[in-house]
Order: sequence, then structure tokens, then C-alpha cells
Amino acid sequence: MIVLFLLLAKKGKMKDGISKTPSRNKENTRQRLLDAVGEILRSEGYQALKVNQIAATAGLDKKLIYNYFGSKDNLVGEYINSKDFWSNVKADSIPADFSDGGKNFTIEVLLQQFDFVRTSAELQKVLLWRLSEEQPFLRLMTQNQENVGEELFKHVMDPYFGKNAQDYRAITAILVAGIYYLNLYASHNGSIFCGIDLGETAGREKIRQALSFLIHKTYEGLQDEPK
Amino acid sequence: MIVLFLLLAKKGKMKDGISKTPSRNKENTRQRLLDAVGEILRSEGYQALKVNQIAATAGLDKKLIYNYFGSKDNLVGEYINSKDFWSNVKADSIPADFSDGGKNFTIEVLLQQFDFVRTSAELQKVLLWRLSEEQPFLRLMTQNQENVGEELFKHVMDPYFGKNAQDYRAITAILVAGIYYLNLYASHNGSIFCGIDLGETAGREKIRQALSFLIHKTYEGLQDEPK
DNA sequence: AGATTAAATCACCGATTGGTGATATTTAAA
DNA sequence: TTTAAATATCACCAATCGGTGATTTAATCT
Repeated sequence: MIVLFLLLAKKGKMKDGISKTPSRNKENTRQRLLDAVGEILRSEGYQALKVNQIAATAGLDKKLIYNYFGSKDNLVGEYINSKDFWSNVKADSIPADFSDGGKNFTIEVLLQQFDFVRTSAELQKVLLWRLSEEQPFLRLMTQNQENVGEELFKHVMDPYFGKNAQDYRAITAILVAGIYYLNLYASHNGSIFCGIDLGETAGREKIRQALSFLIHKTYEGLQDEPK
Repeated sequence: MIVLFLLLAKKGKMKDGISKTPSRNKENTRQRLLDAVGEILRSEGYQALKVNQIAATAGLDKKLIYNYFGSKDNLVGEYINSKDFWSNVKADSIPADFSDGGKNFTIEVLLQQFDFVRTSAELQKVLLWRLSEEQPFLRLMTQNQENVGEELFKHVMDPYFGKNAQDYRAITAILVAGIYYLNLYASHNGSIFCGIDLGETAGREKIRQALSFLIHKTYEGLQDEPK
């Protein structure tokens, strides 16, 4: 009985008594390695993405990384490319009307982005990674992000703000950057920044109100004012 | 003649023909190790702060790190503690009058901070470090920063904004965080963020104007408006 | 000058890193 | 059933990591 179990287990036909996909399967193995990358990235960050670690997490031999992906960078790159981190920013994500120059849409996206970055360990790790290393696949991801944003700016905000379009972009740049940094900061250091406790609901609510306030004032003050 | 030169050089009494402090000097050696930490931090970042690397940069044996500091962390910690990264934010750094609730002072500090982070490789590396690892001496530095800011908020801005004090803090938190992130971003990734090129003078000028604009609007709109 | 002590170097340790050639095992085809 | 090919594992490599005991070198004191 025990022998039978071990035999089946070794054949990869069993897991908790339920048969699973055979382990000796190229596609399945590739996916397990890709999944391991995600798991490590989320839990420990890019620094922990070592070949041995990935293989151990996947429960496979590290040689397979080289067999199926050629290198660790290729494996990691394929994982990153398979993800779409900016889906919630896309114009078609929320079928809003842009008659207000995208004001409400912008507020919506910023607040949404604030919560998303806060709750997504993976995005946090990737953002940090992007600040720490220069990797081709990270460049690709960055280019992707810029393209998504450019589409919005060009068709919605630029026409609305006219000659002040660049000023509006600069403001959103600061706000988005602020959203990123605050969340990265809160995750690793004490969560108090400028006296605001980002670990508390009240503190985060203040940040949300501030974002909303700043966008409101921007749409008020930047529309007509020359220069 | 050659023998004499080698002898003197070996004795550490010569450098480019000029006598220097003797190499067999505890204080001097400690300082050389501390200096090496700074040099590596500025040029390669916290990830490169390995024991072997530090010793090699200082031109000394790594054993001395343990002899004089006990551990690498102690050495690095002593280096970090010896620095004051927030000198330009202190209230006494610029003897301004705060009759405007610190409005001009705030703008001044933010713009100054923007340039300082941009041009200081060391501060950038430390900020990144703080987002990546939890280290006791980084906690200390963070606490220091919070204390400096708290002093300003409590005595200058809080009284001015009254019940909206927390809202003002949230806004500055976003702006400061934005300043940090934008500069970190520009150093490692392509310098274009939200279509603003941070590598160009023009792009950075837009950011400065945006900071100034947002503070102006904040002082306008947050002073009287209830809630 | 010789002895004492502080300062610095050297040689080595076990663990971990990325990477590879040889080998074993399983599946599928003949 | 035998063979061939795909899949996965194993054993090992050189380089680097943090860390330490033994030793050598230089400065200081008598």
C-alpha cells in the first residue's frame, strides 16, 4: 500500500489523493517555473529571484530553467511580460464621459491606483525593482505604461488644457509618483510620513482627500490662467 | 634609491612623493573604512556594500572591519548616523518670516529638496535603501526626518491651517513623496514620466512650476474652506 | 638595542552563488 | 519488446559571500 502510494507519487499522478497533470510535461514545467517566479517576487522581492531559489520553489531542478528558458533573465522576463500592470488605467477600463476634461476619471484612476498599489505586493515589488536595476524587460514594462498614459493625455487632457497641457502632465506626474512612493514607503518603513499614518484608515483617507483636492484645484486653476 | 622609495612607501609615509599620515593608525583606518562605505554607496548603492568590497575600496584587510566596528552593520550604521540628510529642511536653515503660514518657505524647501535629491547620488541611494530593507540605522534616520518635519508642522503650518492641518500634511506628504520618486525614477529608468522628460531642463522646470502651483492653490483653498 | 603591544595581513573556513556535462528516468514510437 | 527521444536529476565546477584564528609587521616604551 505504501509502496503503491510512493510509486504513484513519484510518477506525479497523485497529489492529496487526486490525480494531477503529469509532471513530465514540458508546458506544465515551464508554467511551474513561471509561477515560482511570481511567488518569490510577491513574497520576497526581486532580490530573492536566484536560480536555486526559483528551482526549489517550483520543486524542480534548476537545469530546467536553462533548458526551457536559456537563462534566468529570459525566464523572469517572460514572466514580467505576461503581466499587465496598467489595466486599470486604460481609457476603456471605465466607460466614462470626458466632457469634464477627464477630471472625474482622473480622480477615479488616481484613487484606484492608490489602493491597487497598496494592496498589490507584486506591483510594489516591481516598482521597487524598476528603481533599483536596469533590466530590458522592465524597460519594456515602463514603455508600456508610458504608452497607456500617452493615449489618455493626448486625446483627453491635452485638448482640454491646451497650452497648459504640459503643466497638467507635470502635476499628474507628481501625484502618481507620490502615490507610488507613499505605498512603497509604508510597506517597508514605519508607516508615518509627514505625520500621516499610512497604516491607518484615517491616514489613507486624508491622502485620498488630498489627491481629490489637488486635482479639483488643478482643473479649476489651470484651465484659464495664462502661463 | 629604489629601495628607499619602496621602503618609505611601505611605511605609508609617502604618496606622490609627499608624506601623509601614517597608515598604521587606528583612527585613520577607521575613517578610511567609513569613507569607503560612502564611496561605494554613492557609486554603486547599498547592494554593493559587501565586506570584501568595502575592505578592497579602503585598501585594507576586511578583518579590520570586525576589529574596529564589530560587524559590517555597525560600520555602515556609524556611517549613516554621521550624516545629516535633512539639514536644508530645518527651520533655522533659512531665517524666513512665517507670517504667510510658511507658504513661501514651503515652496522654497520643496524646490530645494527637488534639486538636492536630483543631484545627490548618496541621498538617492539611501532613499532607495530605505524602501528596500529594514535596517535599524535607517529607522533612526527616518525618525530623524520625521522629527525635523514635525517641528515645522507643529509650530508653523498646523496653527495656520487649524482644523485642516492634517489635510495640509497629507498634501505635502504626496508632494515630497512625488519629489523622491520622480528623482529615483529618472536615475534608473528612462527619464520620461507622464510625458515629462526629467532629464531635460525644461521638463524639470515644469515639475518645479507644478510644485509651486500646487502649494499656492493649497494655501488658497485650504485656509478657509470647511472640510 | 631589545621587549612589549598595537595594527594589519594572511590563510583558511563553510555556505551560497550561477552555470554545465553526464546520467538517469519516463514516455512514445517502431 | 526494443529503441529513440524527450524530460528531469545528479554531481560537480569556479567564484564569491561573511567571518575568524594564527601570524606578521610596525610603533612605542624601557
